[in-house]
Amino acid sequence: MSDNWIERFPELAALPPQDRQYLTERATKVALPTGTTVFAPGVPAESFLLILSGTVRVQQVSPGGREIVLYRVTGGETCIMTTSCLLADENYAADGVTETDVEAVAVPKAAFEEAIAQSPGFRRLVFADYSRRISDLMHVVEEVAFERLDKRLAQRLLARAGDGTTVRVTHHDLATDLGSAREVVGRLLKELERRGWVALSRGSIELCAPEQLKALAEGS
Amino acid sequence: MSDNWIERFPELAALPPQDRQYLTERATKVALPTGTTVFAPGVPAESFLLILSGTVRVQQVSPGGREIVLYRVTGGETCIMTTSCLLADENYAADGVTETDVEAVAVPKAAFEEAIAQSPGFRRLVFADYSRRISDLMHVVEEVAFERLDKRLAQRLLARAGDGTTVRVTHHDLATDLGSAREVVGRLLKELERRGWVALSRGSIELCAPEQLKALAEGS
DNA sequence: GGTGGTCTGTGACTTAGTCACGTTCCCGTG
DNA sequence: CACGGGAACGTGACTAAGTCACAGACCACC
Repeated sequence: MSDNWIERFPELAALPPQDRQYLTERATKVALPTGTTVFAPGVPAESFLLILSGTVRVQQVSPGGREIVLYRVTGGETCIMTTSCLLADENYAADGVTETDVEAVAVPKAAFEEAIAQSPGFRRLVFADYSRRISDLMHVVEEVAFERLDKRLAQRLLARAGDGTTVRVTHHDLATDLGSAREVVGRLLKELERRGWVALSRGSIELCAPEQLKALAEGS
Repeated sequence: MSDNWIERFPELAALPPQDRQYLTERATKVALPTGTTVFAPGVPAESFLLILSGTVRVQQVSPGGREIVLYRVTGGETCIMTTSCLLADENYAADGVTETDVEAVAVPKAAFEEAIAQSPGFRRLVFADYSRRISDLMHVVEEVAFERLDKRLAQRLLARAGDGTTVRVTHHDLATDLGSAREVVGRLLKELERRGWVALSRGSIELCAPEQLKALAEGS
């Protein structure tokens, strides 16, 4: 397989040539269309996954049908859930779904363990991703337990807007981002619309007063 | 240092003699009295920590002063927070406090990195603990986001009681266990008392009807 | 021009968190 | 022994968030 993908991962690009070759010879590139389930509870992973482009949403689903996004994996990162399954035979109650078309590199279990054993750079990559996910999860706990929903909603709207000014998203999707319920998000959005800070239409939200939203998002 | 502590860690006990010796020569045993702060935000760790006995509570404190327990580290486990600081220079917004007197083994950073590089068993230990903490954190998210507080309270009461029937704990401590507020916990407890399932007194709670509590804790 | 599915709106209600107190109990010190 | 301060707990009034059971509204596709 071509080895240019390895440049996306600084820790791997810095490996000695024989380690790089070891990986590229055993890895296979995979293309996952939007909406693909990458992993799910009860389905043991059989490959280590490096994401090249696109994003994978990792979320938890409650018995009652409510959902919450735990974090997103994007280009240059690895998928801890599958990693843990490989390293510790741990089975998580979360599932991963591609939010966009995703290009990834799959490393078979045996090659993964060999790389872990042989390559300090590869280990650093894996440990760094573990740490990042723990950070992400702690942040989710903090938000869910302590922050007001209107503040978190403003944060999400701004994050999803990027540098643009309109967000294409449903109330339901925002609710799962926040771990809340659709009706609640709908009501909060309508309050924001009443204040003239957003304009609502089916499937998309226009940010009319980003500065006000920013103030709300950052306020104590 | 004496190396009998290593028996508490199956992955380490299984190491070849030279690896065991490498560790025991460089590790130092430390005794931490109840209430010691093991790590805190902004204080970089300089040693890898293996807990021999006792428990360390890892918790998050909100700006508004509310707290939530993320997980507890007990005998035979390692402290991921300090590990991450060593491996990834990550700084977390959590702090660790000993809940009991704690005996631990501290491995200096250099010896830790050497052990990671050399010993597959040591790596397994570290990875397994990472996975366990991710599991713990995901469980906290699930609970906080989706479960009713009375159910979670019943779970905590039963867990703290162990096989006994009285729990020595304040409403405030229960609230930080659950990431809730003291008044709320107090009200729920009084409702349980009204039903005759618990008896309340200052600083301790008597479980009068554990079966009922169990039903509440396990109910949908 | 129906028709089924997705998306959104609404009201009534319950649960949880906040705020500002007041009360009770314990324990050491004068 | 009184008493004073701190810790633990109680309370009421209020706000925020979640739940349930609907009812429209919009879209795409036959």
